[in-house]
Amino acid sequence: MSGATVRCRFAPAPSGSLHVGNVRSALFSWLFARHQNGAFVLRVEDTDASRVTEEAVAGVLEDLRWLGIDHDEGPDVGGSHAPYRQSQRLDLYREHADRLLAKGDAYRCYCTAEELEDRRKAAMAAGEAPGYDGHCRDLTAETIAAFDAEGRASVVRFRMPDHEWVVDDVVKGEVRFAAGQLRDFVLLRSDGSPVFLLAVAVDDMLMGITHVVRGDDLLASAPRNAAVIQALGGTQPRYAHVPQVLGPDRQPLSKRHGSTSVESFREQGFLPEAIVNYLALLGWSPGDDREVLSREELIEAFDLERVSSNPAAFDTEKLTWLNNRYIQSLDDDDLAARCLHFLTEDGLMPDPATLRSAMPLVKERMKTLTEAPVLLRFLFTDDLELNEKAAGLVAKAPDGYLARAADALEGIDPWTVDAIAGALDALAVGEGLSRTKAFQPVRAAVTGSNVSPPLPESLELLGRERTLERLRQAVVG
RNA sequence: GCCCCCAUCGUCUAGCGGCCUAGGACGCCGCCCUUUCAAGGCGGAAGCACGGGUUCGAAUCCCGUUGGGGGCACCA
Repeated sequence: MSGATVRCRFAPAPSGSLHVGNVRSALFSWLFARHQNGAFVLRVEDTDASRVTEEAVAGVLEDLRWLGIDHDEGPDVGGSHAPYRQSQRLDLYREHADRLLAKGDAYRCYCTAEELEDRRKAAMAAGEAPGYDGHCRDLTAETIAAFDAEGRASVVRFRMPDHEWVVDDVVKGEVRFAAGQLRDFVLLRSDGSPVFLLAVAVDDMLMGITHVVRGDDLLASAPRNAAVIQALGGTQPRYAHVPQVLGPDRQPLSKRHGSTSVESFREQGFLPEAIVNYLALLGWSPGDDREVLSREELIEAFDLERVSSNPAAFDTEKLTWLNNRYIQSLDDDDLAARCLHFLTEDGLMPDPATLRSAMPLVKERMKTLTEAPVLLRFLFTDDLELNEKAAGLVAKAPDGYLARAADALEGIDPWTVDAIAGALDALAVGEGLSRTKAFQPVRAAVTGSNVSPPLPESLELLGRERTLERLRQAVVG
């Protein structure tokens, strides 16, 4: 890459927590910027100020921070093109609309909502396109004066040049929009507030954005953005429209697919590393067979040209698989720190040393962090309730078996995994039981569950006293 | 209605005219390992939407059909 530095942006409408489809767009934009050693700008699209709360903005910032998608410029860190919130740039939009008006690239439209609606319906009925018909494009000075005199409200409309537009999209290729296909659109509403099409064009131009990476639902607005920038004498960015992320039903991902927000995945115990890796693979591949790629490897390998142009369905199963892979790869301290939140959430107060020692036992068994409390509960509370299968195992154990197990374990001197395993094996042989038959009742009585980490290791961590107590308690109970 | 985008196993994808009897991954099935559950190892089933061209040769190029999605707002 030579010449101008690449500048990419992510411009979310603050919604509390981002949904994974938006994150995927942000990720591609960010990966491209980082790969090119360019800048990544965060811009908040909050022109619809009524719906936007500070919390929603904070939520977006937090999601990105958690995912590790960092920005060089933005509302929280400032930058040379501040401000980064559209609600603070309203004067800029009006100013540029005025310039367009003055140059004749925009005009005042006095059509009322009812008039527009009527003509739209008429056009539809006549089998024509329903867009704006250019009614006010060339009003005479007299008509304008008359409208103004009667105090009629007006919007500012962009005069879309009447020729074919070609968007040379990085992922879609050359997309052509025939002359007449793109109608004159509103820049400023009658109350003077800017419409998205104007704000985005002005911001991308003023902020020196070189590559606009966004969802392909915005493909048709690219020529409009480009036309405004051209009329304003600015440099057009390169566009890259990435396909929508679909739900399992092949419909674009939306609220009705349930929990699709970053926040909810976080609460479900997914790691940011796994989410980033998974999303990167959704619609892009490095071109070889690699599936597990670190952040650095993604940046190194990423290329917008390789982004697939067909929409991809979100598959939680594969995300889950990746999540387990990442859990396995974390070191014990790191993993313990991440599990802590889920344990305390569950009312447990783990001892740090024990928690850390338990990590090797559970890391390949956890698909998500929410499984930490179910796997480790027996270590951090004595208030155990046997689950149904465990109760059955205890009940079906031979007469006096658990008591004999307690006796066998009682005399072990160094209370170590090997010694415990040896004692349990000897017990099994003495009872004439298979290991499975011999271990399961003990597991059930001690962990409260028919499923647990390996038994000797679990008992070692639990300690002799608590182990014996549970075995004897189970006999009585 | 008009315009645009898209089309390889169930899912994510590799493939950019011959290397393809279509490769990998998740999931699924079987076997192995095994104290439960996982993890791991090995093996298996499973796909080029359809129809025309172009070409010596097509998953790859062109056209059409079908199917899906998006747009045509004083929403973003």
